[in-house]
Amino acid sequence: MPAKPRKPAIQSSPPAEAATPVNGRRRLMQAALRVGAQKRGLQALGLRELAREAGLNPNTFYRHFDSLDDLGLAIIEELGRDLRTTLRGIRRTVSSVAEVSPRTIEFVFDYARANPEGFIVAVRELHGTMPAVREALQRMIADVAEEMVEDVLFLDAAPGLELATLREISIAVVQQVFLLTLDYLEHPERREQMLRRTVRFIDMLFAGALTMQTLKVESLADMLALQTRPK
Amino acid sequence: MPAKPRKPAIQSSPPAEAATPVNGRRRLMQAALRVGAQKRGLQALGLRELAREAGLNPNTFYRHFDSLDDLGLAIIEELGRDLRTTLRGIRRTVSSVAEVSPRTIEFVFDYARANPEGFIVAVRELHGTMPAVREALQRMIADVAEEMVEDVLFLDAAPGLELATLREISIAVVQQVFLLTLDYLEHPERREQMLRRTVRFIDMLFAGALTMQTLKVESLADMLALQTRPK
DNA sequence: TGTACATCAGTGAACGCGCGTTCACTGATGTAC
DNA sequence: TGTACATCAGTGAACGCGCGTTCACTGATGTAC
Repeated sequence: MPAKPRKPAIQSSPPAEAATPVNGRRRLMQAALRVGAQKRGLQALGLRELAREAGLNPNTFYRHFDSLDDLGLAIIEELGRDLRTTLRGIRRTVSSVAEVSPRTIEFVFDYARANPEGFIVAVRELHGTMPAVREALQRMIADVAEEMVEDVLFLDAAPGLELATLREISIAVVQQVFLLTLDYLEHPERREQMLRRTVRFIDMLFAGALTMQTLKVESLADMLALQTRPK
Repeated sequence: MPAKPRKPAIQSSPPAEAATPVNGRRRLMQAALRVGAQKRGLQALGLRELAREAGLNPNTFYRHFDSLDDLGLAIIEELGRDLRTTLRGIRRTVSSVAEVSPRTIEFVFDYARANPEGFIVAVRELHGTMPAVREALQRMIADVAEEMVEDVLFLDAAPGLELATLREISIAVVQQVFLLTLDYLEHPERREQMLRRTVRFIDMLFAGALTMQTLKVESLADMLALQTRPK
């Protein structure tokens, strides 16, 4: 007898059992977020594990994604889109100079608290092994930083600071805050302290940039030299 | 006939074929570093893949490690030990205030260039999924930061700066530099620029901390208020 | 110096399992005429 | 308003493969007396 021609028997599927057809794509992405945040990280996910978690047949995956990399990228892109949309909605509610950096930080922290799984996964993937995902995240950070630049300019919160310097600082700040998010989520008892320290950290950066620019020095050593013998 | 009692036939092993018995443990760790840096990251390694890469029988793994987590931790601990040993050897070669932050940075960058695989893996794992590994890395960062604190104090590079503030800044700096290492390794053409920017970034932090302390202000807003109407 | 024994890093074969992927199929929804 | 057809998200069964792990074994090295 030759190889049997894999003709499956008649299938009597249950009559519309799962009342919610919601959209398998969504469910797969949510499952990936759940598993990715609590265990493995995006890159080490299993397709069958995901389907199990989402309550779907393993191969339904292929209806929506080409590969696990594809899914990973989709998740990060959605996260970036959501974050920027929310950010745009909140912006320009800052009204005073004193508020600008606390607000930027609080915004990111609050958003992280509202979407912890997304953030945990995103922070991990920033230094992860999927190049496309890393690029998407770096773009996201750059975008948020650019909005921070605009806010600072709008409020004249760092008067006279060179645009290039402002840009550099903003990227460093947004990235730092983004990474701190992980600790923030993991240690609720330290949240208040973290917020205070981070605000101070950012203020120091701006204060230093402004001071160095005002004194026309290029380094800390120059600045100190200037102070001990003020010419 | 009952289940056959798995008695393997006589094995005639080749006569001392692999001239180098070097130490399987080492070879496994090196293989893990290689694979972990170039592909998957520590946590997603396969035991068989590792053995293949190391040129060993799969189950030799169990002679040296209990689990893949165990191996991961061993790698990170070794890396930390090496880094600190090297650091201790180089320290106090800084002789002037102007050099202190460039030296700290250059040291880490150079070490990364000498041991790229270790660094790539370590940076990834700082936000990875293995708690014990993350803790080991955080300890390593804290230790390097503490040495930076001592250098700064020894050279009086930030005169009068409160110890607590100095500590905070040092940890932030070491962590930032540690993470930048990845970009540094990945983009050789940007190395010079990265070095300059990072030095400037650190100088700004110190300059800001000192300025705010001198002016006795707690925030950037207070500092700016002081300047526009200097009392 | 010899000899007996223990320890240790390594091996090859085999196990059962879960994985990614493909196939042929179903039933619901949209679309053309 | 009907009817025919195409598209699409989903299913169950099956494939072959690589994985982690265990077993019984080997040969070299160290150790006691």
